Amino acid sequence: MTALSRSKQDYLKALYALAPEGEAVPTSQLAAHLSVSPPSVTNMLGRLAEERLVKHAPRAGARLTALGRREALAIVRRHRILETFLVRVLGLDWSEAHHDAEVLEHHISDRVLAAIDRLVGHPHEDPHGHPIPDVHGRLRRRELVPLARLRRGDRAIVRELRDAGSPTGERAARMKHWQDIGLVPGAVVRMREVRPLDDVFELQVGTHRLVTGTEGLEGVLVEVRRSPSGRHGTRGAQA
Amino acid sequence: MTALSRSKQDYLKALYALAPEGEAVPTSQLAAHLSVSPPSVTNMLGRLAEERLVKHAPRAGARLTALGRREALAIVRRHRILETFLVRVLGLDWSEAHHDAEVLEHHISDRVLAAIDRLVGHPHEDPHGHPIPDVHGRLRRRELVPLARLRRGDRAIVRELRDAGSPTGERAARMKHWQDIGLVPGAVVRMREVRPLDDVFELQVGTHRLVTGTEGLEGVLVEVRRSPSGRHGTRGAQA
DNA sequence: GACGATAATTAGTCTAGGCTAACTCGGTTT
DNA sequence: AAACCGAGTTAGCCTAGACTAATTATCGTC
Repeated sequence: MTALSRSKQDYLKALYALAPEGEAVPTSQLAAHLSVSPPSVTNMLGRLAEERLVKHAPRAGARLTALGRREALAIVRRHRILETFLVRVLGLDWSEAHHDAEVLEHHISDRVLAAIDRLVGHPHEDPHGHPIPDVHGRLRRRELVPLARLRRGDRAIVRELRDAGSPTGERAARMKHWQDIGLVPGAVVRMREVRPLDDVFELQVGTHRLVTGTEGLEGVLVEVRRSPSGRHGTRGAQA
Repeated sequence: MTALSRSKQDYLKALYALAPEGEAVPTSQLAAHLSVSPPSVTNMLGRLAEERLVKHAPRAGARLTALGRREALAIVRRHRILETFLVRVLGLDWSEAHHDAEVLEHHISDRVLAAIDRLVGHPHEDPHGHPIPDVHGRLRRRELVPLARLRRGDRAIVRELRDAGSPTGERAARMKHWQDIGLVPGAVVRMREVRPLDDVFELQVGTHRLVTGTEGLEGVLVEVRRSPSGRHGTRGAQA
């Protein structure tokens, strides 16, 4: 039961990021996500399959086994606790913290992780609202909807700003922007206007008035507080 | 200027530990210290020599260059700051902290190190009193003498408990013992009796009375406070 | 049902960093 | 001076994990 190499951990994490529900992930997608060639992926999937961490159906992609999923969740847990620590205790800004956590998540021992977790108060969410799996790899279920799905008049609380796996420049800039205008977990927002035909949303975040398109809200998840007067219809998963 | 691999860092650190003044270290000694075969050492020394980190005179051992020494001191700095953090902030016990620092010293970024250093208050010494090099690799000089060199009646302040490079079970147990009886950096000790022929020392540490042989004091360095009444002769480096 | 495009796999290399076995050099003994 | 011994080096091999080039499956189209 030797610890997994850094590389193997990265593959498992990627697999989880690309298919949290355990769907099959194509080789090429994994290769792109990890910035590695497709043959390298095939090769590594073979080894991970031997260790029963993934199921690899040739030419039909790979999926995590229950064991692999546990490992992946353990890595996610380490990452998110570290990120929380780096931001809240050490005061790094988020994208710095993200990069450092990316490295440290592979090298931190259980006891140091436990101590850090205690230090930051056993958080259930990282600084961007991503849920932190518990020691058994359990994630608490949440009922979140994309901010862009709110309707006129709806109020909601921001719960999570997805970093979409690997935040590159583009993404980091947008997250920084959100932070600047106060669109952070816990913030209360109100949808003032929705013009579907123009793909325009006008919303209120604290004192800020924000006008965006769907794209500009990508990855912002909220918990809906039906408008007090509210009788706009039932909530459902309409496309 | 790619960062050095973990392995290379370990070789440089070992070289520094075995020859802090830059003396030549035999291949076999390095091999033993790193738990690696002699041919592996020869091989790695070749590569480090190409990078101008060491000077390797075939069959005459290796020594750090100025550049290599700088790298080694940077690693020592990381290690000691981390150890201080792990003990003082996270509350790990020393031997745990040591093991974790051994890993993390290779993976912590400058900015995280700086933040941790700030958090623990820019210490000049780690929890065992080892001096922490500054960012430029400078170590402050200290005038410490081995505790076993005190003479009857001398008082001194404990400044450093050497961990002798790689603290194995034996060593860790002794350090734990010292901690239990209050023989820690900052403690005041008084030599009550010295019986050279029996190799026996009796000393006072706080309320504890300690009786040991030379061996049992190996690696305890103190700063002498000549006994107030003191006129026992001049201090010198007598063998 | 054959044909191409595209994705995936196989085959073969490379580098880092280990290892063992065999050889060589330099100092000590006789 | 010759022989010897042990530390150090050379030679050759191994594994992890990447790569490129070449090959093969599969799927959608005609």
